[in-house]
Amino acid sequence: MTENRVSTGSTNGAVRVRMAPSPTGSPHVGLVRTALFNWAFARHHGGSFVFRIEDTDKERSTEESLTSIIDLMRWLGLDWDEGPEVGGPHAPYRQSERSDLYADALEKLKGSRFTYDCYCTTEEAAERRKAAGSKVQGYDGFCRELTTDQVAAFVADGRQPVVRFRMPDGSITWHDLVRGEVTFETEFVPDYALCRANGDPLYTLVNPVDDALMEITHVLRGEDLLSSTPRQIALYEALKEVGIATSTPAFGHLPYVMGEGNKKLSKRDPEADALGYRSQGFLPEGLLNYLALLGWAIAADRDVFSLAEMVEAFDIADVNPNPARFDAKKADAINASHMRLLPIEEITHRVLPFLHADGVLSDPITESEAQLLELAMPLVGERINKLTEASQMLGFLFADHVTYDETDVATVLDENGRTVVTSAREVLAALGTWSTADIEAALRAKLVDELGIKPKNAFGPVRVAITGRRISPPLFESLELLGKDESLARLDGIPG
RNA sequence: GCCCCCGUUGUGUAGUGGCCUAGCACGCCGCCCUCUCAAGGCGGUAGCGCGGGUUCGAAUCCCGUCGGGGGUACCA
Repeated sequence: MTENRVSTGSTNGAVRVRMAPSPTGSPHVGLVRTALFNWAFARHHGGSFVFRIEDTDKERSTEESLTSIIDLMRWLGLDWDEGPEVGGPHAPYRQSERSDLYADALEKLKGSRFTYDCYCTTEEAAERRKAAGSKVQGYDGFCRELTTDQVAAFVADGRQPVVRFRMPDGSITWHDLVRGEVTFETEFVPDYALCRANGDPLYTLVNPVDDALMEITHVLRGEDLLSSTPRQIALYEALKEVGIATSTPAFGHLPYVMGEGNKKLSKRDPEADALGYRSQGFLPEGLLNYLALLGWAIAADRDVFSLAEMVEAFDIADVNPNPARFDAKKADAINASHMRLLPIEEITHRVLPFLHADGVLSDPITESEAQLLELAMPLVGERINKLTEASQMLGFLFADHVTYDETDVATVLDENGRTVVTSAREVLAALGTWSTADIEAALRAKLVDELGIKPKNAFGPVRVAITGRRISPPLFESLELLGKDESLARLDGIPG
């Protein structure tokens, strides 16, 4: 038995990695994580990040999906050096536009000793597999050594062959960038089809051919492709001989992102939809930071970092091979940390689209709204963990009418609460200067000191009357921003 | 069935033979601060799947075992 100890990955020359999504459906967080690690690897090594579209499946691929993936990547800030919208020396970057390249590769391979024509139908092959028992997996090599007579008979029968790759004997070992040495005995890696009987190339051919043509040096992908690696490595030997590849890339198989239980995060899981994070009000840097934590750590005692810091520190060899469970709470917490890292002007800037979408602000924003927003944001900046939370916090300041939370009104504005509001109204109406400090002093003197009400019970009813909710920005500041007239009007107009 | 991968508190990780009576973060629980909610501060909870070795010494090395996952297509 021979051993093919393949030395993969070019040791000199620039690093070239790629992401190769299939534009089917809404992008998955797993795609984002894979993209991130590839991107970070490329940037760390000063290499190139290639974006290729694997849209050979015409049935399932959609333009809409592709657009959403591109938008997502732009939002995340993961830029690519070659690919859609930017072009590059290996264009086109859509597999659907590269058919002639695959036809050429197939033709060259057909003429080599690495493949053979296989006339078996899928059913015949499956039947023999079943009859042979459990030891045999995949295709059994039936057509490996067909005589000319047998071939003639199949052809006379009207059969169209598929081109099948002939796996070499022995074993294939490679150094996986995240898992270390991995070995497969090729007796367990069956010969496989490179194209359909109608000539359409399959993923098995197209993916390695594109990687070869695009001179990809490191293939970092999901661990679901681990077991197809030996046959790709074998294919590379053939591609080199027929002049399509110059070297075999290095491989690294990233762990899965898991959902509840021990299952891969499926498309049905709400956490799986990458686009959801944007609409939920996540910061791209927060999402990326969290995703990076799934299998990688920047340091033993730190888990909040910037993309730039990740690029600086990223080493694929440090990636942990075991599958990671997605934890929405931790994702929220990491995002929240990034929110607090942003200056208030930046949070304001990012929150704007959400305030427009929720109808809190006019679009475009008016002069007076802008002024009020600038004064109000410092009150809410530290209180929100996602961009979407700003609307609820700020809504009462910009609206003509308060939107009351029914539950809060019912529990806080009871008889006692109404009495408190009336007292508050009195003392505020008499106030000379309308400032946070004066408002607080007046309210405390009357409600807490004079009437002996606990601060919590004194200010709660006023808060609900003013903001409509029990949860709001600080009360006294809010009153100042709202203005005396509007504040008094709200204290007068409590519901019920 | 067969092949391959994986196995540190509830979750993500640090740990590559002694610095580990296992560190950090999230979560959870409690306390402090406090006009609500956050934030912040302090404290607590809980882990090396199991069994054998090797060694003066093992989460770290070896063997076995169990558990989980993936693959086993003219899908990608």
